[in-house]
Amino acid sequence: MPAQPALKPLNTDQLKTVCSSCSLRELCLPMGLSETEIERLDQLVSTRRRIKRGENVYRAGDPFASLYAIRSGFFKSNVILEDGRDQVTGFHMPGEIVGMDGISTDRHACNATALEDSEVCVIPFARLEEASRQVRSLQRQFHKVMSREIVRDQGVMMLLGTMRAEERLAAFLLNLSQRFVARGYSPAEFHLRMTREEIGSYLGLKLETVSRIFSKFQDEGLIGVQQKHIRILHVDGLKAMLGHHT
Amino acid sequence: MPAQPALKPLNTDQLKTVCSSCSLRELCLPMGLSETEIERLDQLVSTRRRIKRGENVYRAGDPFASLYAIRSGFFKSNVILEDGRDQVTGFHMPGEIVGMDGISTDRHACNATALEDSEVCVIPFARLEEASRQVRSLQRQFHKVMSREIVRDQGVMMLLGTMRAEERLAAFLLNLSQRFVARGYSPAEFHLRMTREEIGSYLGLKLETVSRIFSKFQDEGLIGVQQKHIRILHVDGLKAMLGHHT
DNA sequence: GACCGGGGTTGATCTACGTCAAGGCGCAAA
DNA sequence: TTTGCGCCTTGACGTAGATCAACCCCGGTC
Repeated sequence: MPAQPALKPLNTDQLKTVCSSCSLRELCLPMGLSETEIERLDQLVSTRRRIKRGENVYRAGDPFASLYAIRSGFFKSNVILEDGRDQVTGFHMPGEIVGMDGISTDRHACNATALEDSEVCVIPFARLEEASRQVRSLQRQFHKVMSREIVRDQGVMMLLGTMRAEERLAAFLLNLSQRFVARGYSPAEFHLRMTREEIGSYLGLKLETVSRIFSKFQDEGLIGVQQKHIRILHVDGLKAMLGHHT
Repeated sequence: MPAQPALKPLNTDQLKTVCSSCSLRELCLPMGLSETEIERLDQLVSTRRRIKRGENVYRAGDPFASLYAIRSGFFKSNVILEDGRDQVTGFHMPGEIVGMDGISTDRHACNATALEDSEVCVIPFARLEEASRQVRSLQRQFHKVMSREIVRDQGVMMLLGTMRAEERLAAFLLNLSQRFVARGYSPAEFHLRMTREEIGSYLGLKLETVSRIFSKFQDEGLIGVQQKHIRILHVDGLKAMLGHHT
């Protein structure tokens, strides 16, 4: 085997996963489950997939079979509109579950695209349903995860329906900050994985507007921006923007 | 009992309900279940509540205990913002299930307000979970109902994020029309239960804009409007508006 | 039958954000 | 090092929809 590389390429690897030893278990599906209950989860969440930047976990129209727990990396949910525009409907980070849009019609309704090289745990849905018929607390937890998605979406609807551009951006940054904190990262300093255009698409704004408002926030000393690197300098200032509809 | 009225007032009545004989069962939770499975549902969906116009099934902050299937009438989901404005996040008609926002935190995240005198079937959530641990197809159906809510919300997000005022209104009317059809009503002629302001709040527009666009559609022969009575005269014309982002 | 008030319409004007356009920065390939 | 290409920034200008304001319509009440 002289000409063989030491490791074969990993793009399609099926790696062994266990929830019970996962550092994200307090955020993810295992949240609130006992040790033995988590072991039941281990039985069904048996593989993970690596997704390269730009690739999709699933695409709109794909048959639905599994949910995916993000183990590492960063994703956007998006739909390609008839006119070719890419409409972003969400951003997702480790510990979050994607794919629930597929349950209702047995086909996915959107794409889940990696914004950086990432890894997801595959949760075969039929087996999750089976397990949650047996383990009450798992059933409960899964229902909470779905409900949280509903509440989150309604929050975005309100953002889009009522807020002005600056408020949207402020809310967006604060939301990201919170989610980073929950994952043990700095609340004040982080790296945006998405472009201005993707942020704009998600927030119902144009990329120029996003850029301008970042600059404005910077001029006002609220944040520091250089390219995709963000520092939040004055959280309360950002919070104060919300709800001030002029 | 001479001075007694023949019937006591019904506002707080607990009436017996059965899914198995309900005309909405093909739209509602029983969808796709067998006769015997629906009988299992009958055991838990035992009461219904009358809700007068303007009253709430639940309010934001209320402890969560049940879901509610709309049996008759019309509802909006809404949140009262700090500044007192009433932000509408959805409209609901018979056969739809409301209250799923409460699962994630055990408290409701919004109000469900009746837009006309209505009736809902109370579905105690603990018992629904119990039954769906026993009846596989009920579990599946319930998951589909939740997923449909997620997909629906994402559709609204896209509407708010990408469409212009006329497109939003056109999409709104077509959506109502479809939902009326599914319930056996005319797709072309219906009564709006909500005010222009509520429509605007839902669509991220001001009531004047809604009013103006209704008038415009009328001038163009797309619809007939008189107050809350709507006739759709030219469905294809409305459909053609979607996706034309000039 | 007169009154009243909530909802709806319509016009005139204002403005937040979109659009168009010209550069600039940073990274990767040549 | 140069070239090219995303991605971002910034300015000048245009416009969809908000705002402000007057008025109307209709259903309920006294």
